[in-house]
Amino acid sequence: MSSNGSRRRDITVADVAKAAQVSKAQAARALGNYGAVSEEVRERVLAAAEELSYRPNELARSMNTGKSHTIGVVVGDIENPHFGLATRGITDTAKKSGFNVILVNTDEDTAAEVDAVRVLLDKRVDGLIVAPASSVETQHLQRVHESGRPLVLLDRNAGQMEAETMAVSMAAISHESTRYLLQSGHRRIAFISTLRTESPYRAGMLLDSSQIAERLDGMQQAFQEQEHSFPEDLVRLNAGDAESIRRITRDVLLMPDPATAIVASDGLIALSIVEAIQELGLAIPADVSFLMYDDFAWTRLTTPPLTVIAQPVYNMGVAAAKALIRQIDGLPPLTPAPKFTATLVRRGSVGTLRTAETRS
Amino acid sequence: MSSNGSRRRDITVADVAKAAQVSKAQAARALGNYGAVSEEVRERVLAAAEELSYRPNELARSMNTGKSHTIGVVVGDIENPHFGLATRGITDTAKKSGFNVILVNTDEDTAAEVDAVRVLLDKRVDGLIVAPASSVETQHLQRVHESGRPLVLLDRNAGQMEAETMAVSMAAISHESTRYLLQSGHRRIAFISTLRTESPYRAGMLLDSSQIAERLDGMQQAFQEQEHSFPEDLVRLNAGDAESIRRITRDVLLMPDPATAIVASDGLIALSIVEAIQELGLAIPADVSFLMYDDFAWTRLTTPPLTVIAQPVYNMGVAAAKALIRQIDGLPPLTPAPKFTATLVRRGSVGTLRTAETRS
DNA sequence: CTTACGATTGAGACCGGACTCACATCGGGG
DNA sequence: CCCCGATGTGAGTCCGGTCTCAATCGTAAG
Repeated sequence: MSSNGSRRRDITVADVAKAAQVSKAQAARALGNYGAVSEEVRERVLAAAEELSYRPNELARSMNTGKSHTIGVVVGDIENPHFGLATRGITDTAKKSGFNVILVNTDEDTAAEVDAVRVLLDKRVDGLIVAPASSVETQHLQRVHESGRPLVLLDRNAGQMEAETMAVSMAAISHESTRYLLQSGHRRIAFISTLRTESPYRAGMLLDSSQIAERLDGMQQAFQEQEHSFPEDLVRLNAGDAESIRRITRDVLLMPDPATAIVASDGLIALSIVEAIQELGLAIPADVSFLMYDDFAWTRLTTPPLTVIAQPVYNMGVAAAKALIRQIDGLPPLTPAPKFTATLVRRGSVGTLRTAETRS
Repeated sequence: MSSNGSRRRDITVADVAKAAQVSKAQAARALGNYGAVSEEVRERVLAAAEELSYRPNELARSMNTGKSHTIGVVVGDIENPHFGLATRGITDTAKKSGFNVILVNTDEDTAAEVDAVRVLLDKRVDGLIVAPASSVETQHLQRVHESGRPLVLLDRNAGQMEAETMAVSMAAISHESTRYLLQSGHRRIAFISTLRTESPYRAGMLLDSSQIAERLDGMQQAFQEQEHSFPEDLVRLNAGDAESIRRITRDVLLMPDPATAIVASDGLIALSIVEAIQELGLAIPADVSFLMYDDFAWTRLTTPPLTVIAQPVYNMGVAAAKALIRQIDGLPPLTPAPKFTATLVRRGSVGTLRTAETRS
């Protein structure tokens, strides 16, 4: 009945107006639900629209309202469940307020991020949520923020930018968990991360990631408080693919004065590390203790279940979206700003080290 | 220097034209790289654009080119790594061809899916990739396809639609893995899925999901070939949240004639099932055998490592995006259509059942 | 019976680009 | 020296909506 007219062009207000025998302006008013329209005309227009199965062109609408009802989300890697969950929080919240989400993956590459931000701006998104690949190269984000376009940072902060940021403070939890490891007798604690740097880690070097920097600060502080020297040589960055992670793991476990505990920087890297440990025939926690960031469901299934640092990732996504939408609506930021804290979930992968050198 | 003029309105071609002292048309030609423009004018315009830091309004551009360089992706749940990976495949591929991705989550709800498709169409996406929540209620997708808008189905097919579909054929792998379980002595094989149905499972009922239907067909066929009767009572659908999954797991394992093997329909559900098994104090595979769909990295870390059915999810995402882009470019579909096959990865979670009733 | 004011309505401008068309301009061939 | 096609250029239209503005209509007040 009504599904004819599948010619070429889409149906426009003008078509509906003609069918309803009113002016384009009246039809637009009736359809867009603004201005004054008599009941009779409204009904006639709506009926015609229905008959022609008219659908408004949101692009055209955005053109002169200036609002696209779309927000851009830029993350390093959606494949990582950490971001998967955060993205879920964002999309759920955005949808509730009538916003759509354009998702861009940067592979943690700043150049890609710069590009992504530009493209999204060109598409006139109403605002941006970015998990910055770098906490140092942030001029592009700075520009966005200064231009007044709504922007919320997620998961990591960027240099000295005053943009709203939804991230957990890593220093405290890192400090807490390191102290826990120290109290369990560990001194040789390795920290393995995918963070790309130009040179191997040395104390005090400027790190691209505020997250990692905070974590290392927290570790160092804990070591210092307990008057132990921080094992700089066990901080391993640039852990890329699974193979390089395995190599690094073997390295820190087989070196002369090996690590007795390993901290994995995220859930993805953790998989390869645990696998490498198993391949070496070592037992957790008897031979090596293990601690990881991110509390994924599978960490409860291993034997023993893994001790993790849980982060409220979904909630951060929700908060980021909410904050962004407030900005878009011209509302002031929520005060006080929401705080997110990570918690140490002690399961079974951290063991007590009796003497300094237990393993033969 | 150049970053002044952060007033209100964005810079447009008209502004650039004025600055370069040429007509709007010439400026547009120089910037859009079309038509004939003298070298001198081109340089003048480009310089002015740079100076004003002009950025084209993609919305306006889309308006009269009809192309938005954006594709819509509709999935049930991005939080599920299965879709996370597929999405990654899609975005990676889309980006290479200059397309952006608008991602919508439906929570496997058809109404939400209908809505998502409508919204994306209103936004004039160039094409759609949909993982249909239902293989039965597909009129909305049918309409999209008939309207000629590029559409590719992912992961599941939808009724009798002739739209291009990138999915693994489930019947074969289900048949193969069921035969494997049967050969290992299992007769009481449970199949647990989140698929929502109005009534409990009974043989031959019409299922909303082609995927699940195929899997059950494969199982039944295997049972039939070996002349064993298919344990209908162990097909459990409507497994919703973690708690209900646990309940179902306990149920099939504690009933009078309990299941000796459980097949989990996806990686998310698998987590809760394994957890429930562990809570019951049962060992895999000594007490219960376990098999799951989706080969996630963590399945290698459990003790024992889990036997899984691996699906080429990333590649399906890539293929879906490629196929969609071909459609958008007006090219015919690749022939032969890419085939995706799942493989049974035998690790350690399926054991041999000596006698019919080993457990006391 | 005239006037005023609010509700309706249509014409047309406008958003920011792409693109059509008519009008130069210029150089080479006849 | 004139004609013709190729190249440059500007004016103006169009895409599909929103929105301003002036005109029209109805009717209650004076």
